[in-house]
Amino acid sequence: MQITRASEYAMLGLLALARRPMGEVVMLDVVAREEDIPVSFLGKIFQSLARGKLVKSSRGSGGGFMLVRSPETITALEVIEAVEGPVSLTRCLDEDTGCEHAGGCALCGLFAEAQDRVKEVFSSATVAQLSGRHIPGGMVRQARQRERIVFRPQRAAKPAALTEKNAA
Amino acid sequence: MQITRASEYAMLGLLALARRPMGEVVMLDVVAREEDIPVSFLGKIFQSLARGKLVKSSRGSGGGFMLVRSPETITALEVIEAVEGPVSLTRCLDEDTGCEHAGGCALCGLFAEAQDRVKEVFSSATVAQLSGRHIPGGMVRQARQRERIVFRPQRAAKPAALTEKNAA
DNA sequence: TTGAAACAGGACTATTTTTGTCCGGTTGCG
DNA sequence: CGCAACCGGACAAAAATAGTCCTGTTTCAA
Ligand code: SF4
Ligand code: SF4
Repeated sequence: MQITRASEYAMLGLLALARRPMGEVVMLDVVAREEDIPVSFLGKIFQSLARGKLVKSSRGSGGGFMLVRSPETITALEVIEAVEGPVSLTRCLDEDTGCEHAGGCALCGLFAEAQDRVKEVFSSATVAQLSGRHIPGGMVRQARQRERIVFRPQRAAKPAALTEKNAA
Repeated sequence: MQITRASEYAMLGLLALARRPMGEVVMLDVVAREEDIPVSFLGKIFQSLARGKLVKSSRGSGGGFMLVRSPETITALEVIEAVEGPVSLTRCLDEDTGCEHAGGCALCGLFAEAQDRVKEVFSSATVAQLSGRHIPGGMVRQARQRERIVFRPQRAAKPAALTEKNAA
């Protein structure tokens, strides 16, 4: 599992689409400026999203990108996998590249468990949910001192100990 | 959060120490051969572990490394953090490098949640636990066809859907 | 029909991170 | 003393990330 900027930009880009009327076509350029992302990089990323059927592109003047599915049905995990391909937290289970220890290694099981957990988190968050909580990049620069937006997948019941260092 | 090979090697190295009588001193060389890790790289890694007080080094002939604490008390998270420094799944909250969106970005909360989950997993696994399930590298090559060792932090009650692709 | 507007896609480059290697120094033992 | 081991920093190779750029191709509309 990588979670590189490409994934991040992809999510931000989709949020930009999601906060307009469904079906509206937006140019790359506009999204890029709105979320402060290098436009040519975003171009690449949206190509992946288009291949992943999350977004539809149209060319020519008046062209751009629009959401294909409603934002409620698009999970963060789908977005990430569309951009990064099949994810893996470690090299343990990558089909072919698989380590020769594989069957006998305890770590491999531990890593798989961790990966499953993050997949859980990402697959339980939708673009629509996130869109509701998001303030687009351009505006944020004037609104720094609000507290951090927290995300709780389903009705928050958690150790909290781990999160508190963030609040500090 | 990185989970690079350095972390992996660190864990494997500690497992090598953990499966001997407590307090035994083992040379780098031996550990490296046993788990099939480049010896000079492992040297670097064990330096970090020593700085993190997980392991004690002694020099001179007859020197080597020994566990300082009992393997039951060492969590995977501690090992990873000793090797990689303070971990972060994304660039969102890295003290100084923090993004200017920060306070207004929904993704940041989502990422933090995911990171907390993997910390949970890694902090609930001890070296001792893993040691019990592990077959050192050298032996594995002859024992490939046993099924994968699974790790369940506490008494397994999980979706399982995500894990099944691994079994396939 | 022509031209400009927009994305498609591949090749390319720059930067950063990971994954090591090397070697002189230091410490401890006999 | 002299060897055996780790220490620690500088260095180097390789891989991954983060982009850029340029040549299409499609579409719209004058
Ligand atoms: S954790 Fe174990 S199985 Fe996974 S790549 Fe490392 S040695 Fe192989
Ligand atoms: S996810 Fe949001 S807060 Fe985090 S680095 Fe990206 S833009 Fe900044």
